[in-house]
Amino acid sequence: MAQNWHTVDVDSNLAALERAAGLEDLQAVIVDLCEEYYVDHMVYHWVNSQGDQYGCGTYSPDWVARYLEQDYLRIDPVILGCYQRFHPVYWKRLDWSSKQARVFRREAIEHGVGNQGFSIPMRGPNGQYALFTASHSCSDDEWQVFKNQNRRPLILIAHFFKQKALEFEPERVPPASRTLSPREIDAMTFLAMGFNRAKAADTMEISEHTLRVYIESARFKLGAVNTTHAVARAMSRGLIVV
Amino acid sequence: MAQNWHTVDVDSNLAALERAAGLEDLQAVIVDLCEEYYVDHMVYHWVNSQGDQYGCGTYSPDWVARYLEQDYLRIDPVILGCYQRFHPVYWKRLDWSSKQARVFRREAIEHGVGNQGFSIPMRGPNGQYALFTASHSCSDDEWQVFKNQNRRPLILIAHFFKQKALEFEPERVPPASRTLSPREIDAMTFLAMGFNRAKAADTMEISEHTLRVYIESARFKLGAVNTTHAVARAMSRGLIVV
DNA sequence: TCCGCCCTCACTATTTTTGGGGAGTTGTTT
DNA sequence: AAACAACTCCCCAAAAATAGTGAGGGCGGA
Repeated sequence: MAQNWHTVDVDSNLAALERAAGLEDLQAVIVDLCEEYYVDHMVYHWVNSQGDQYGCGTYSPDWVARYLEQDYLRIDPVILGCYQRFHPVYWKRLDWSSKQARVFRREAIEHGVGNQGFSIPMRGPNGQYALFTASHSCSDDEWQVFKNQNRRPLILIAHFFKQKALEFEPERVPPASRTLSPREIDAMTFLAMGFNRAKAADTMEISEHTLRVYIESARFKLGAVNTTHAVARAMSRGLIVV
Repeated sequence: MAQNWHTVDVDSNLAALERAAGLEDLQAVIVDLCEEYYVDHMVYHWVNSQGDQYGCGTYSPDWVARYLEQDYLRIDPVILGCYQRFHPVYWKRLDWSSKQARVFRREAIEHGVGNQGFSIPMRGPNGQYALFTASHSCSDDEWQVFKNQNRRPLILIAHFFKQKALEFEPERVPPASRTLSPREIDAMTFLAMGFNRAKAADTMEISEHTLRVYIESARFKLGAVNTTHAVARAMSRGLIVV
């Protein structure tokens, strides 16, 4: 029997999101969204490159526990597939061919995750990575209809969700950044581009000695112990764009 | 006199975007959007980790030429400010205090860019970075009204624009974007933290020789010419977080 | 089964970077 | 006027990174 997908007022969804004042509220919003959009599950899943993760959604606690315990982050085709993508992804299109992936999929379905899914990848400045996912149990055709009907609102919801969720996520160290001088920025930039000092000095049309002064003063300002460290700090503070 | 902001049907905007079949179409769409939303300019600006950039929008050719020629990418407070942010940004909130920034701002305004702006940062899997900007010349209060009225649709448009624009952007050599192995990631991370090879090897409890193998293979995978370059690339691709 | 990737360890010689010094000019800010 | 920051140049010795090789075991996919 064909699924009767709802058409929903996105603005009211977004308003609900904006009202959220804590993680519990987000959880409530996501439960409501599931009902409104008539899907089995929605999940917001945030991962940083250290492998720390945080989630919020309607998957069963069993599945979440199993996922964490088994470190499925490393094999989940949704995570891996979205990691290199810009676009929202229908699970059908992902690579489920590996043995690991097939095992994972079977287990996920057993835990009620659903055989169909739609995940929107989002990214932050320092490699942070979040997914907003809707999943459901239905036929390909039905899911196709869902897709056509709800893709746009879901993308919008996903991005508002990300922004809201950020307010509640563990705060990053605020960059207590003293600025670098223009020449120091140039120097750091060229080094980050892989130039050695000779080439960077040549490019900047100064002597290598002078370049070294910039590198050292930048290193000092950034509290870095060597060039690589200085470049890394300059990058993570957004002082240079490479 | 108070600005009379339009209220626009986002779906028709998105439909126009989806119909776009080339860069010229995107340009046409962006011109239409300006008219519909009653703002002076809209711009889509894309930057990759090499510093290559690509833009599409309504700024005057003079300003674009000047921007490129002067390499304003490196000092534009909008670029720098958005680079570390998750959220859309009102230009007023950025740091315009440096002399460079003030000069830049004055020049931008002279070129008709406008004194108010709203930029939505977006990111791709490998450190790609795009901005969708609306700018205008008006009072703070008027811009505040614009913001409240059009923030949501603009965010949605921005993300659809990004996706559409990707189809037409000069396809960058996906630099063998293979991922690093866990040990390689560890190695890159410790180096980015300022450890020298001896200390990093010690921390990883392997010999320095082995560590060197990781560094070299990471460097190779990342297409980097030296350690600093490799760390910079690993960071800008979000492979490591420091 | 074989191939490729990951992990581990080793040697030698050369090039590059770093850590100490010091010195002079131009600006802006106080 | 004096202080400060930025920009430019120089020397030397020690430490670190790189380039070119090499080897063997394990694990998973084609």
